[in-house]
Amino acid sequence: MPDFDKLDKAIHEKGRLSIMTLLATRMAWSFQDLKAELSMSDGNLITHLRTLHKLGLVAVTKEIRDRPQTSYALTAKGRSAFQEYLRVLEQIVKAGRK
Amino acid sequence: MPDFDKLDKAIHEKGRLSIMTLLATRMAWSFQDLKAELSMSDGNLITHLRTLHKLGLVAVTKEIRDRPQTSYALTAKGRSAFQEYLRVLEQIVKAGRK
DNA sequence: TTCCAAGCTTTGTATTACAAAGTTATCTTG
DNA sequence: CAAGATAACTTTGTAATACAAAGCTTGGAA
Repeated sequence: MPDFDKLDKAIHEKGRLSIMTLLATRMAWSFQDLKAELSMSDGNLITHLRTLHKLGLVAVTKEIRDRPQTSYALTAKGRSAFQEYLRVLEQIVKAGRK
Repeated sequence: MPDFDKLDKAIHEKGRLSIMTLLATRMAWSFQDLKAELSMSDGNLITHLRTLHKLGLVAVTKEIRDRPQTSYALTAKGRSAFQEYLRVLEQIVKAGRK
């Protein structure tokens, strides 16, 4: 049976799960790109990002190029936590396809 | 990108996700077996089961053999909803493993 | 200086997971 | 038959939290 206890609650929530997935596919995403891709409100998006940041899963880079721009990327910890999470998803898929 | 909108909220919650996964592996589960396997409180477990039942994803069978015993199983609708859900999980795993 | 957009905070609402304790009904044991 | 005991619920209460909407702040462009 899948190891449901290892389903990291911080990652499992739909909003943050989509953020984490996006961040896993590219080096870095700007706030605006995330917002456009996920069509979330500013407040909701930044709250999720802050949650992930506080847990050490996401790194924040503020730079000023043209307009000010904040970028988000997975940390090493975030990357491995997400891989761990994906391992549970795989177990679930395997079990559920039987 | 994965189709996050199709992540059925009723199924995605951790408690119900584990229930659905168990139900997918066997024809039927008794209340007691679910409870033992998932170590949930009576109240919590039955609430989740009722939620799934109200949505038409889970069928309930009450029978009296020895002790009274209630059994739970996926409906056809539940089975296909779950497979649909798993399809999204697969997309996520695929995207996240890149 | 005035405007605008990016990023962030605040406020409010509504949902909901979960535990714990109480209830009912059926079956077993003295 | 009375007295547990156990299954399956229901009720109650609490704490967490997702999300939207609107306001604030700062830096660059016109």
